[in-house]
Amino acid sequence: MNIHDIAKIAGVSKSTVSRYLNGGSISQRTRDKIDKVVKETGYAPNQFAQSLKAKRTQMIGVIVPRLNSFASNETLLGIETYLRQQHHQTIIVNTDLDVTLEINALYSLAKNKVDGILLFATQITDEHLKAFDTIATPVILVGQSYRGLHSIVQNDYEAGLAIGEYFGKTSLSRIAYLGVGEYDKAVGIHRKNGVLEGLKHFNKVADDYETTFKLSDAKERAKQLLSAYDAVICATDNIALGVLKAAYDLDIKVPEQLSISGFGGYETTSIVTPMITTVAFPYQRTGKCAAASMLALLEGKDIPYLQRMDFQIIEKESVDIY
Amino acid sequence: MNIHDIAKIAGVSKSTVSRYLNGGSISQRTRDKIDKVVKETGYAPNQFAQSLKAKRTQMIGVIVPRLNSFASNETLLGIETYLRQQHHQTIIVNTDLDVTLEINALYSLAKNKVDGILLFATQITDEHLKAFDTIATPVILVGQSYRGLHSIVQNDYEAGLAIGEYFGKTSLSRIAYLGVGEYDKAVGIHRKNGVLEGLKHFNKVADDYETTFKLSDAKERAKQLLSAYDAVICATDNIALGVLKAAYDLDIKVPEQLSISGFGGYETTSIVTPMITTVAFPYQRTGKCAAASMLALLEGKDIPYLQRMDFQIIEKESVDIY
DNA sequence: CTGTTAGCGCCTTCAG
DNA sequence: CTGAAGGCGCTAACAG
Repeated sequence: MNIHDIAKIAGVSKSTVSRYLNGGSISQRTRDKIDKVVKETGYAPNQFAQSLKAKRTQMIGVIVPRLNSFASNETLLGIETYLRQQHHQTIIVNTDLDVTLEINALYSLAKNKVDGILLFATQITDEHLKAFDTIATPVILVGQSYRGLHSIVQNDYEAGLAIGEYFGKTSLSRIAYLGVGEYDKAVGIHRKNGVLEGLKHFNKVADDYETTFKLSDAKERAKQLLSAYDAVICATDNIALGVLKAAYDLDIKVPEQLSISGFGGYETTSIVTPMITTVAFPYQRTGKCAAASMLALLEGKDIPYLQRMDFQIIEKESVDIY
Repeated sequence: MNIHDIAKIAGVSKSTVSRYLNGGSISQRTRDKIDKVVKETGYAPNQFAQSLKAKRTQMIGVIVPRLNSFASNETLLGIETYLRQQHHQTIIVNTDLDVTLEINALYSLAKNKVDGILLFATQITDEHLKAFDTIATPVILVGQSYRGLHSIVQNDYEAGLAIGEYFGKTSLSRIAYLGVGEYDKAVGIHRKNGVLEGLKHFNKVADDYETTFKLSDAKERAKQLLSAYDAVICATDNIALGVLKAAYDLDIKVPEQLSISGFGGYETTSIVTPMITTVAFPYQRTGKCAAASMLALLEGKDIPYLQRMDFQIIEKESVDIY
């Protein structure tokens, strides 16, 4: 069942049907005729034939480093929801934190002629830049920023600052910061700098330790140093949960003997008892914003190169996000 | 840069290049020539032009009811990983638990000419059956089974049985089962029946209550009935977490005064303290199995109509999944 | 407002 | 083994 068949049945020409499909000017009578035939046959135009001409596929590619992280999934939810409403398809590619796969995904999505690519970046290498250059597909970075590329990021520095000041105001003085490597600019640098600066406003300092994004790594790292502190500020909620488990294993009471905080606003931090203070990032809205920015870009509109989302401190015991 | 350009540069005809691309018989010399040009230009054939003829798109559609559930995400991870390895793209459509959107998604993916559809079903209505019939695209059900349709499910009944017997063996006697509606056959019926049967083997019974999949609903429901029981078997881990929070609010000690169990093997249940006994379903493997079954189906291979995954009981405090 | 006519980029007979 | 020619389903001028 193709445009030709419909045209024949309706007694008009292919191009008239095409116009019908694409909102060209058509008399009410022929419109009704075609309408009827389309309804009866359940005809739907072949997307590939359409794409072949139109060069627009209504597909947006999304490259995510992992598919089992709260942040990714929530952001993805925001993206998919918005795109679906705007009649676009979401193609996802998971890279399992493998940079090579990430580069491949860029080329492969471009070859699939997606209209645009949303890249949940961790770091931007020369290979990335080369890929952006080679493929003619517009790319928007999510979660990291890079000069000259469209980026949507969490307000890591300000969020860090807020948490830093939050702890600054308390009477706690032996403070550790448990962060991640600086290869991740957003989390490893901006977030940390914010925290340290915030503490500084209250004439406090934190000892600076490093771990990975994995809960188990954080837990092991924490075990070595927990006894020396009465507060641990963690770079992510996941790390904070690792610290919490470590405290539990070492029989250190939270929050009586140790205060813990994270970043992210993961569901879990509100479930664990005691609750952990955290900064909630608006991941779903971030996703929506990214998707909307992409569609705007594709329509030739100007969008700012850097967009920062807002955030919110969730103090322990003060809210239940359900 | 299209097949014509390549042909011109290589000094051969379009059809020769086409054969080169599709493994037709070609002399070594011309193959080398074309090879060189393709490498130099970075030419990649237009997928849409290909699909227009070939009718195979190397794309698999996945319809999920939610994008913020551990089970969905893990299964999705399994699917995406496998498909990527097999050089297929994953298109996801989230339906937000809306049946109408689910039906739409079926038609829309078919129109997008995906090679196959993996449907995370909750219920199968007449509209579903009609859609399956109308679209010529193969569909595999994930998580629910339906007579005459290819399905991959968790072994809900046996898992329920195992948990039932697990509690049967204990000295606990005042037992509640907190489940979901029977519209969900897998969880609402099979899982429950298993539990009740397992308890029966030890001459025990459970009072049967109903809630939704939402943690907050479960929490509220639990508050009303917790005081009367010393064990609550929950249909999902999410529900179990709701019950745990309710117990916390009511100052009921877990596990001293109340035992709680769930189904799913969510990360969270191993983080909360005390840990909750749960049945771990192999979601990632389920996803991989679903994807592999689909590709097998598309190659014309025979696959069983019903495939059941295995499961594993995780007793509280006995493991740390990290 | 409508029909005719070229392609879009690729694949696939069919000759040579 | 290779080239020419037609067509996949649709869109976009260009005439009427």
